[in-house]
Amino acid sequence: MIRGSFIFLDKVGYKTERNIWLQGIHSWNDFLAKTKIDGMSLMRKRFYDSKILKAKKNLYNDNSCYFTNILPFSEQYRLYNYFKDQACFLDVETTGYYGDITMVGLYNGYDTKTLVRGYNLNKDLLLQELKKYKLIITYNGASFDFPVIRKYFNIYLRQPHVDLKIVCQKLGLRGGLKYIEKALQIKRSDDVEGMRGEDAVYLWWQWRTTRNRKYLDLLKLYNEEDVINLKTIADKLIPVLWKKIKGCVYD
DNA sequence: GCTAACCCTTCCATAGGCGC
DNA sequence: GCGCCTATGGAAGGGTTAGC
Repeated sequence: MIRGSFIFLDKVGYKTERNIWLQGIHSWNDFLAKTKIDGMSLMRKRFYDSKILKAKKNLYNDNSCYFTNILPFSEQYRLYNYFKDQACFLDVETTGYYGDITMVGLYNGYDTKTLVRGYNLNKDLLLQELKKYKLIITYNGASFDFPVIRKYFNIYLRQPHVDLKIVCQKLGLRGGLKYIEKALQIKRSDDVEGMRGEDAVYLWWQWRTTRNRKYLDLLKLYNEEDVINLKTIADKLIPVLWKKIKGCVYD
């Protein structure tokens, strides 16, 4: 996926990338093996060769951060296949819109980890956890989770970030996370079925005022299912989107 | 080598969507 | 309700190609 991408090159947009694919060039190695590419001067080709070699080197060194700034934000999903085993699915719960963070859920594809305010949620631990990963995946995280983390903890993440809302929108799936889950027939457990973000706020206040553990456990379950479902969505939709983008070559 | 035409990217402004 | 993103459309500018 990433090794068949050229959109990170200067002055290369969707049309130029498509033009490259149309010439039978589907990987960085294909590009480097060609001496001439239609629509591209030799000087430019040589310039792009050096950029591709640099990208190859960084990819093989697992330096995902190299791609954070050179790949357009909406195209960072192209890193998913390569870094999926080193990716973290993240979801933040708060006391309301841009309120205080109450919970941060993390999922690495095997285990979930929940950081809870008043227990184990602090800047150092969150940073320590996030540093383990090469790629962060959220739903609408670009507009919510990341700004909230920045505001609350002053943490600026360097890893590339895949916002699944953008992946969904590119596939014509518009709506919130719960709508997407329904569309993909992803089931939730009975205890949290039908719950929405506002309910998470309610559960937190119930827990704070009553100290009844069942409210906190339910909120944790809701958050865990959020992050686990992010992986299911990513696994289902990202290959479909890539196929769709590449498919345009054969239109 | 120069020039014009074409193509494509970038930039800007605006509107709308989504998280809790 | 806030913050950030995408989508869209138009204008401007740069790169490439083709013709002379």
